[in-house]
Amino acid sequence: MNIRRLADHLNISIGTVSRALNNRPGVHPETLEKVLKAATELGYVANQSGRSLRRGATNTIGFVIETGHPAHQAGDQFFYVVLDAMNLYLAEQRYDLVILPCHSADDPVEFLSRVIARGIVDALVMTATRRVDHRIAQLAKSKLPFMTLGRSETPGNYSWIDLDFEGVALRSVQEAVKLGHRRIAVGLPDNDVALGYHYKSGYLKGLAEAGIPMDESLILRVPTSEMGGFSLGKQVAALAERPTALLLCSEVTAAGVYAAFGEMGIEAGRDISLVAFRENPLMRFLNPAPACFRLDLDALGTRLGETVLDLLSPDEEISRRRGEIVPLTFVPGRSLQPPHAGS
Amino acid sequence: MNIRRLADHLNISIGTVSRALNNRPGVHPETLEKVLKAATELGYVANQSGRSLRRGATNTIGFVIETGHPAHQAGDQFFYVVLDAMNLYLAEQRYDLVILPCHSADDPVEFLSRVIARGIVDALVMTATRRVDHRIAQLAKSKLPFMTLGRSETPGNYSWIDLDFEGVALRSVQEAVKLGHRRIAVGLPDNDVALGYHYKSGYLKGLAEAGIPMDESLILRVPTSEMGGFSLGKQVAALAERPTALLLCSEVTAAGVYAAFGEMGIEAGRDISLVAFRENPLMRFLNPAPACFRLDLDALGTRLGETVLDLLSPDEEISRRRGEIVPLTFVPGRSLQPPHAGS
DNA sequence: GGTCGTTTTGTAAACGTTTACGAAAGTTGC
DNA sequence: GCAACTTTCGTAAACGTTTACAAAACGACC
Repeated sequence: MNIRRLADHLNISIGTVSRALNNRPGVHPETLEKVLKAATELGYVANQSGRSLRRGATNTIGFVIETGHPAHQAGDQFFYVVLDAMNLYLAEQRYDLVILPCHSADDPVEFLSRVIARGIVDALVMTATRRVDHRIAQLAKSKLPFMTLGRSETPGNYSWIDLDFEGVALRSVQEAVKLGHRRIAVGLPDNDVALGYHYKSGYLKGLAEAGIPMDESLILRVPTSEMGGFSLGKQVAALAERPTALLLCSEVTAAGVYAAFGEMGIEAGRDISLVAFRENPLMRFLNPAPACFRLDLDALGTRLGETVLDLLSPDEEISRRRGEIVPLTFVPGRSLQPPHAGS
Repeated sequence: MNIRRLADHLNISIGTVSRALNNRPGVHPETLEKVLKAATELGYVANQSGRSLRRGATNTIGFVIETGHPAHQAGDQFFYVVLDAMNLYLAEQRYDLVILPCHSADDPVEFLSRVIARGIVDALVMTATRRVDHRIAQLAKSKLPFMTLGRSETPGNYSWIDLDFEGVALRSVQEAVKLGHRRIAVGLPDNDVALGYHYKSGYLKGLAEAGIPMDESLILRVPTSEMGGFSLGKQVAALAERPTALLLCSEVTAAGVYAAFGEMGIEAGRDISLVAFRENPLMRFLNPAPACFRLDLDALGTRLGETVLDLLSPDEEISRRRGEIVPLTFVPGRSLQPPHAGS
């Protein structure tokens, strides 16, 4: 079923049918209705290839994930919820969302070259940005509009949205200091993911505020995974002069830290205080409940949709590239308590 | 950069350029090389819309997920690993993989109508199949080849791959019985997901084998989530005549069960034995380690890729629809022990 | 060198849309 | 009833490919 068959069936020219289907002005209300009715009756939907070939646009937004190097958020439903909200918004604006998985054996830059050249999307959302990100450099050279979820220091004409890692770290330090902690350790990712830098910066700012000198031995780097968290827990407990608090920049490591603590008979809060990153459903099952930060995933998803479509606006003012930092709210938990005699 | 520009640049006709790029026979080796060289130099990649319009095929496989009702496996890296392996295989066969998220507010059947009619993929992989699945009925009416990850009772001309839920349940019962358990509870999903039926069937088979009469009160239905598992744990502990073992058809509920047990001072293995479903990295952090089943996610992903491409083969024998059940291997764990005095 | 067969290349149509343009039909005002 | 608009519609070109077909180039053979 193509547009010609539909037109013949109606004894109407193919041009008017197209106009009717696309809400173009200047088509008689009566014929408009006839066309729309016939289209749904015959189950006609415009062929995407034909349409995008002519239009030069696909009405599709691509969301790039790397299945080989899962983003730090992948541990739970993060993406499911965010993608759902984003998809919802895009659908309202008559855009489609597709997720483009770049597999582990593929070069991300080459992968993007293909995506760009083949023209399967009108704009891209990139995730798991690095501080120095070749993919961004690559996209910046192309004409394809894109945005990132996560900042990067690689320059380029793009919008971005990022969580307020710096603010979270700062607040974490402040909360710990408020309770009397002075010896505060931090677990950072061991790769170039941008969030690590921002988290560290907030951490340092917090220390400075409180007049606490930085101790390099309290800054630990581990993979962002349960295993990494496990290792982190062990390392922290083994430190010569054990810290009284530990801050985490990722929630997936929290489970590992708890497991390590459990093995060693260390109780979070009582022996070492803990502040995790993002609140998630799994945390309901960690005991004692970790102090953490709440993020509105729905709002984030919608915002991603809005931002990426803004890129495509013909209005210069709207399509101007911009950055946005999403705040998180502190959620107290029993894992954060005053440093006791125990430590 | 389109094929015409490339052809002009080479002073060659557009036809030969196309033939060269597509490895069609009858192009002089020398010009073949020239074309390929110029293509990479100028960064030419065929426009997907033009190509699929002409060819009637897109060389793309769609993987459908429902972000609103996440599949039971979504709790961990299941999809990441499976998709990665599948994508890798497809890439080797020069196919692209895109993930098509159907959002919560959308009707899955309408969603599929659009996907089908717009012709953006050559074949589909469906997930989270229901026992009675309207989507399958919908696809069966269309000409679009598809397969499912998970069986369904809805008929249609499609291939499927499913985990051996029945075998896992049977084996779980057998292992429990071997240790002396007679009062064995089971936690099933509370919706129409097909796996629930197969798991239950294996469970019943196991009971029959051991000559244990079925007790309806031991068959519990909860949502497939951490919360569901939590509720399950509470329910099981509160049963009048408490079971000595509990079997789970999903790993995400396991965490919840452990949490519930923890709150009540019940220790898995000592007080109530537990057999979880699929082994996953998170289980490393449950204590005592749950007995569970190992699945080769990589192999599964590759198999998905092979199966979906087989659908497209011109060879009748290869493209014949088929079903396949993937076995899992038992992994002992301290959560499964003989029923003690404690119970 | 002409004929024939083979290899290589060029030409043009086709895929399904959208849209610029002009033609037709309808409306208004005199 | 005709001119001057306005509204509505039909025609055809264009988007970037692939491919059937015909044309050209090439080699071999007599």
